[in-house]
Amino acid sequence: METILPKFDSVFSIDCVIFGYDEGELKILLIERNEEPFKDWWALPGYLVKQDESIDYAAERILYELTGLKGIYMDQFYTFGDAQRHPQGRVITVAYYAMIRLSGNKELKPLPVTNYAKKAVWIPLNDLPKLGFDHDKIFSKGFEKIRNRISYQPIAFELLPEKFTLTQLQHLYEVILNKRLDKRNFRKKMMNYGILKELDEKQKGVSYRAAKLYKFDKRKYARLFQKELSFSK
Amino acid sequence: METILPKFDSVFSIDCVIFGYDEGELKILLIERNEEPFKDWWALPGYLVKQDESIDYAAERILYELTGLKGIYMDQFYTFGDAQRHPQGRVITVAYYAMIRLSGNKELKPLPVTNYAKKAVWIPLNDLPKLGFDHDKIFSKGFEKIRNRISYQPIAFELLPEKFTLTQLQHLYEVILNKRLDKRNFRKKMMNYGILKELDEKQKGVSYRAAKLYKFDKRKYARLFQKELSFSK
DNA sequence: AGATAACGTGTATTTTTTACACTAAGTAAT
DNA sequence: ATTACTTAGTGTAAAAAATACACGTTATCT
Repeated sequence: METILPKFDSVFSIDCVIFGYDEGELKILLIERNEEPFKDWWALPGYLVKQDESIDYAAERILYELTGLKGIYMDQFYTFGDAQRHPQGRVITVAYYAMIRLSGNKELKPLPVTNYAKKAVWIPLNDLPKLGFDHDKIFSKGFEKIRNRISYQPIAFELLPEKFTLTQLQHLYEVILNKRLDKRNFRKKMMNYGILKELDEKQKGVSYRAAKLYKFDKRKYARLFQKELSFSK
Repeated sequence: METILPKFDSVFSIDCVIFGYDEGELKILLIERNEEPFKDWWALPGYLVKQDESIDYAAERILYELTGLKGIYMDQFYTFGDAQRHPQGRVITVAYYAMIRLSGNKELKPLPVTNYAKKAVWIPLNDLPKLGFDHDKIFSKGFEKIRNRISYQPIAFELLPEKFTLTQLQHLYEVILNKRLDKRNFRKKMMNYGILKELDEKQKGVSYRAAKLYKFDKRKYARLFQKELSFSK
């Protein structure tokens, strides 16, 4: 070996944009920082990558350490590398996102495992506070990506309980796409994909006519996974 | 400031997947390396990011230094961060891509400005050699992204001469999408977008009936830029 | 004059998307 | 029991987009 890598004071970090869907409401997982810079600020869960771990692995570890959430499958979506984005030095951050279902899942009570974060909390998108670093920008880009993705991959199903009504499914799409969809057209389209199994069961505990419950058909779902699902209205 | 960033021996790099379209043929810009590791191997143009430059800026600089190409607008598409991807240490690389037009453009004769590369060459996709590092993987991902993108953004126009025939335009789509398209349907669709200006001029120097030339209408083009263009067959 | 090679064009069919409104079923209150 | 309320569930017609498909035309070359 002739040349050797130069030693720069550069570090990589990971930031995670984790969307949670909670009975009709879209939330995001934030931490309250316990370290400078931006101590006491809200921020995306994120931390530095270690020397010897892949970034995919680091993403999982970091999310776990800051929020206690384990085994969340995340996708990388963009890398932020402005020279000045971190006040203490050069930090390039690779951003990941995921969407998960919150309702009825007690394991998703977030709790930091390190003391880099004081706490981790699900915050409704409407109440989004100002975030430290360039995390506002990272969040926006992540949201844009997820909105895009829901149109061609049926990620929506991961966000609903195992049994759900068509109206619940539609609301989820509406929240993410941020527009109203036509009920009849939505149902027609969904039923056409053939990935829904109608159950012999109805919604419980509602104070109006109960709707039929559906599951999705995992086999057919997988087959469709690469195909586009699109909604224009 | 309480905490200070740890000093890791970590470096960032940029790798560029530059597609060139040359009269019906798709090529990629490679360098022959003049440095260890992978000295004398073919590789994507790529190098280390400096301490104080944004990654977007670094991408431009690095492409210039290794190939002499200037002012190429590139998009970031993925970051590769396996711990072992560089034999000499931890290097995370951010990959960028661009597509450019080669024909009749003498400025695009690539020539390295540094001596990290022995030479830079446009290589037809069909003759792609084995590349150093994980560049085969980076190339594949870049190609996948560009194929995807041509379906919803009219990047194609940047790859043709100012005046072009509809058949040339169609061939370009066919090369990138790697499938045949129907001539009449293709034309109908393209004309429908209303971004083509028919010229009062014909192709020259062909040994068969000359086709009409078109320009594209930049105003309308820009307006359409966000909208989807899709081709199924 | 004839061969050749790509140009240029239209229609019918199918599929997909969109717009749109009322009755049915169950719950809650009286 | 009646009534009021709320969401469930359903179909059709029209428009737009996608697809399949074939042949006469025009220029060049020999």
